[in-house]
Amino acid sequence: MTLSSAIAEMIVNMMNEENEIEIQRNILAGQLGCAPSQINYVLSSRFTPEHGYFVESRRGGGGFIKIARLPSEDDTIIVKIINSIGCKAEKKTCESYISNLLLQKTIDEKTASVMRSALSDKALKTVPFEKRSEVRAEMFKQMLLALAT
Amino acid sequence: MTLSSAIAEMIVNMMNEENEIEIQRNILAGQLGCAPSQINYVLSSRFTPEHGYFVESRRGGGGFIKIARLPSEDDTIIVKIINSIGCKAEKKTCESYISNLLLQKTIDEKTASVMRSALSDKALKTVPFEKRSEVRAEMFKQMLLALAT
DNA sequence: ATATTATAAGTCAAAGAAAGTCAAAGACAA
DNA sequence: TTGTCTTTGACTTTCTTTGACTTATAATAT
Repeated sequence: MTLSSAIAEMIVNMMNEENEIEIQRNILAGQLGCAPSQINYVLSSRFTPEHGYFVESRRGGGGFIKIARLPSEDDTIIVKIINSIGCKAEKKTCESYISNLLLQKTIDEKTASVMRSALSDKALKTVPFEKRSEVRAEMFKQMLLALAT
Repeated sequence: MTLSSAIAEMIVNMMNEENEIEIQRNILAGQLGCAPSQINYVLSSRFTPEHGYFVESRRGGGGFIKIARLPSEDDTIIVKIINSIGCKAEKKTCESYISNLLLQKTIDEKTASVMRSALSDKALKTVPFEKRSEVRAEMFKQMLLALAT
């Protein structure tokens, strides 16, 4: 359990009922005894739009960081993801989308884990490293398409 | 008794009751006084899908290696299928396994269609034709593992 | 109004932590 | 001798953590 995942968990808990919270970076960092920039790291690695979150902030006196869960646009979300995937997709990107779909309950755990496995480096081990993200993109789109229909 | 088989035995013992454990590569290697990469060797030679194991890992701070044993030994139909897949698998072969699993209700329609999509020629269009059955074999095994876990 | 100061967040690069890869060397059986 | 299995270590990649420095905003003083 790393600091980062603890922070992420804490944030998710704070958003338990609300789907929008406001935090103060320095205060949170103080409570956790970590560097303030750690908060930025967590936000940029785990609360991206791909993960289904929207982050806003303001500096200076009375500054804050606002974290909002993006509303689930139910049916069309899969189509939107498909459209946003180009001809390449990194594993991390796919993973973000998948966790978002899980969050929105558009897919279930089992489907998520089948998709993750198909996209994993193990599955693609016979594909040259530089080619994998192309293969992932196509595979991911096809799997999503299957879910959309 | 080689180092490798001692390590393998140790891991199996650790999984005595649990059927999923998490280890730290460097720590285990330290306890055994061997090179960390030795652990990888053991895992890749004795804890393969064919042996009924599913291995996942993460690098970096807080990294780990997770080893999961598939339930009920090699009786499960899934392990049997994994074993019967070599290093290549034609689309037709995969398809017949999938429809079998569907028949037995080991998987549902949705899962089947996600798997079919991942294995389809569309998904693999960027992979040279001669290479596709290798990729399919690995992917199929990994997806099956995910289902069994 | 404007300038100054205090407050708070952002950026980025470097260091640290942990696992992965691969080729070369060793051991050993056929 | 040859081929397979094992062992190692150097190098790579990925993820995390920190701190020094920068930028933006609000509050206050002039």
